[in-house]
Amino acid sequence: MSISLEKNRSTVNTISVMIVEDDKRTREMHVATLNGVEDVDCVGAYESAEDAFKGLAKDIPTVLLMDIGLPGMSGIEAVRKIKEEYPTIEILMLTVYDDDEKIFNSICAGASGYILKNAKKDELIESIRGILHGAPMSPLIARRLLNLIREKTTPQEELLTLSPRERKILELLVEGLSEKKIGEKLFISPLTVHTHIKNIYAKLHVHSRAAAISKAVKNKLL
Amino acid sequence: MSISLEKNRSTVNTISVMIVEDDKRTREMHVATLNGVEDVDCVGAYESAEDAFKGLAKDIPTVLLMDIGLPGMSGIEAVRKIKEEYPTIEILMLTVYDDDEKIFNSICAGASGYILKNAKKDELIESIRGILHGAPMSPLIARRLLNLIREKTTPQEELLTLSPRERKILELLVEGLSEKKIGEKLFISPLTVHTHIKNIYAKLHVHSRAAAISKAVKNKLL
DNA sequence: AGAAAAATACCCTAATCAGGGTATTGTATC
DNA sequence: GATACAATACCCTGATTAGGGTATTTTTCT
Repeated sequence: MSISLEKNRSTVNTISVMIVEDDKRTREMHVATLNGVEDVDCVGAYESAEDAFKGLAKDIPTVLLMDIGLPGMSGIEAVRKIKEEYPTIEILMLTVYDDDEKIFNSICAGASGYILKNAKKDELIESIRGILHGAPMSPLIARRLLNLIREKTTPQEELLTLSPRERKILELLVEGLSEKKIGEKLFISPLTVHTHIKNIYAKLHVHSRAAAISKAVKNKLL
Repeated sequence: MSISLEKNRSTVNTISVMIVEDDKRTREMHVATLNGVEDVDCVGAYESAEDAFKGLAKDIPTVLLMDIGLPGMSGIEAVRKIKEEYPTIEILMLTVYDDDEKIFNSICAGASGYILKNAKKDELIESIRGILHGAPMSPLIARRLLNLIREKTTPQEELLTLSPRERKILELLVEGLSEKKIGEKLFISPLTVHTHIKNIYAKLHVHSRAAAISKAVKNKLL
């Protein structure tokens, strides 16, 4: 009976975890932490994304702990590839730096959660359990993510100094129209369009259509 | 002694809350809930954003509960204006619908958190306390937000058909570099760059740099 | 080893753009 | 009624781009 119970624990209710982390000490510490928990099973510990791919061919874990700053293929790149091939794996990013930009990019790449490397044992285990129950990040990180989204979607000053006509023309530039087409669309001379565009460049401090468009799209998104 | 303790509670540690919600029943229910908690003080309950602005001229609450679907000025619009004038107020959005797009837009407008209208009493109180301690949303909503970000930033099919070199060149186009500059940067002939760009246009089904850039930026942001 | 994909390089021409001007008209705002 | 700004229109020139080719080398995958 006790055997069947034991078997149950390790096959049915066990969370299998794989870790990818280049720093040996950190890696081994986490492996020890994981194996110290009854219903968690560490099925692999690798020092690079490349090695992890080999490991994934054998074992597909429930949760993958991924260092964000790996040598060779970066953790973010790795997430993208792993999620493509094994979309069901929940990926939890590990990092020493709490770099907002990296949090954001990891999430875009497909990471489900995020935890600081210096997290305590309990926090690590709780994050792993949390990710499986829809709680993908610590409250603090959630707050930072909100701020980041807000920044990324707030138009900048520069765009606000444009006159209504200039904004309209910039909008059409973004759609990919030529000066001639814009003139036709707005019933004005292409030469006038040209003048407006020159003024737009001056206000946005750019010297090419390309730069103007990417600035416009990046700064108001949506 | 007990008096000074009481005073402490209601002036130093009290969380002042204002609510803006057009549905009378819901509004009064929440007011009752709030006033049922010792260290929470409801300083105003309004049925429209316009009324709330008048209220804000008198009392500035710590936390503002804002219905997302108000008649007149929408909750999202209201958040934008309120945050502009009173940036320290923490705003918690209330809604019956769990509309991903609205969550996202509220956050962009400046909301710090989000709670469903049918939340239980305890959940409401916990969300209010949570927002003040950096926990801006329920785990479930955090998860949905992640998915939403991912969707919004996932490149489309077309961008994925580009070769690595083509992607790199597109990236430099987005930065506003000319063909010549790109050639210099990548140590290849500008003629080669030209060839790559032609291939990029073909794959993206566009016929101008402008269209390519706006497609690139819109489809992967960043 | 051989096929396929990617990256490289070049030629050509018409079209478009960038940036430097100047100038007129209407509409606010003070 | 003066000043400021937005919108309109034009001239000019050199630089850049778009789109049509062809062709070789390198990488990658089988």
